[in-house]
Amino acid sequence: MGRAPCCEKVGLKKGRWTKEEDEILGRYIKEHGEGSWRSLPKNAGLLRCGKSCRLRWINYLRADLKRGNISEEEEEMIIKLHATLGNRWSLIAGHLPGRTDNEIKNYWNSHLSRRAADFRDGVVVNVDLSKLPGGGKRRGGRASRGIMAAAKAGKEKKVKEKEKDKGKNKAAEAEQQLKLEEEDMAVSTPSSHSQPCATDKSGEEQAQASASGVTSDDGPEEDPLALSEEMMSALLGPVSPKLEVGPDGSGMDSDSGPSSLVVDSESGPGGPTGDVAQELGENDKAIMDWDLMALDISTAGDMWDPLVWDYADMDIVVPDGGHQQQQEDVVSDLFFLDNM
DNA sequence: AAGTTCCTCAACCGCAAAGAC
DNA sequence: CGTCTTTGCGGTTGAGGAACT
Repeated sequence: MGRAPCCEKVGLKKGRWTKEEDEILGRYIKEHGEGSWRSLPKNAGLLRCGKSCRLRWINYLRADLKRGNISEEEEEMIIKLHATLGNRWSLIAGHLPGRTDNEIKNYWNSHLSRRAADFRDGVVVNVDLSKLPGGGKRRGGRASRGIMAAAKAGKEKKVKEKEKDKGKNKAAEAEQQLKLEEEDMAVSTPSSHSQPCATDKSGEEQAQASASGVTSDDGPEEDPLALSEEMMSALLGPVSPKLEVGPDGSGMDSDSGPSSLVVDSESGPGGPTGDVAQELGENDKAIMDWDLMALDISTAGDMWDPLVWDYADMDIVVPDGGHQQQQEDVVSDLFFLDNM
């Protein structure tokens, strides 16, 4: 039978939008709101595909769009987010107010991808995104509307219950789900950190699957958006503690050269942003936000390659009044993981 | 000044998830 | 529960302009 085209293409205009078309579209959406893209062009009197209208609105006409060049801060943010999320432009765009996924994607392809080689180097915090909340989704597809709404209203738990009701979760999966609810991020440790997990699998597909959090196992899928928000909140929190750690894990000797923490998918959830933060407790999470400045973007040539944190460049902020114990706990946890 | 190459970015395309029926 | 429709996503294309020869 085949799939019906998104719109009747005969007689529809393609190519650049004219000012008049922009005005018509803008006026219509102002009156009727977004949505119903399929019927919109007909109702608005536009000879355009609904998809085209949607794209034009999202990428160009929306009022909250930021115009002008990408700032250095934004660029830095894109690099870091890309290192974490891969080519999930919509997620990246979600953390750059006023920027669209298309804009960021274009900017990356034209400006940053070529510089990606410059990011090479360094060792090695290898985070398996399949264990990160929100990492468990393949490319494409849209986020659940229900989840989007729930995320807005802070109703993630309800959504998960709904998923349970659908019978999606087997007992073990439900257990894992529960665990995930308790953890902001899940990072696991490999038996050896000389083998980055993301490259353990061979082939582009697998690398991509790994980077996007899709594993070969049919594990439960997490909500990509809401959980990624959690994840990125953890990564991009307001406070930026820095870890200062020696290579042998024995202390805080920043002069001892770079060290590494390698984490992969082979073992279960847990890790610096999950377990450690949890260990520290809610209040202490404030000082456990990862310093993305210390996230070494030298994640090798492939965007799907594992993340690298050079935590020799990080140091833990110990607030006045002393959180020495917390500092030590963090480092201790990091190296526990590192040496598992 | 003309021709060619390179770069940028708006727009298109196909796929897949989610929801509706 | 299966099928169809709608929507969102990421990859890709190509027009237009800038830079270079």
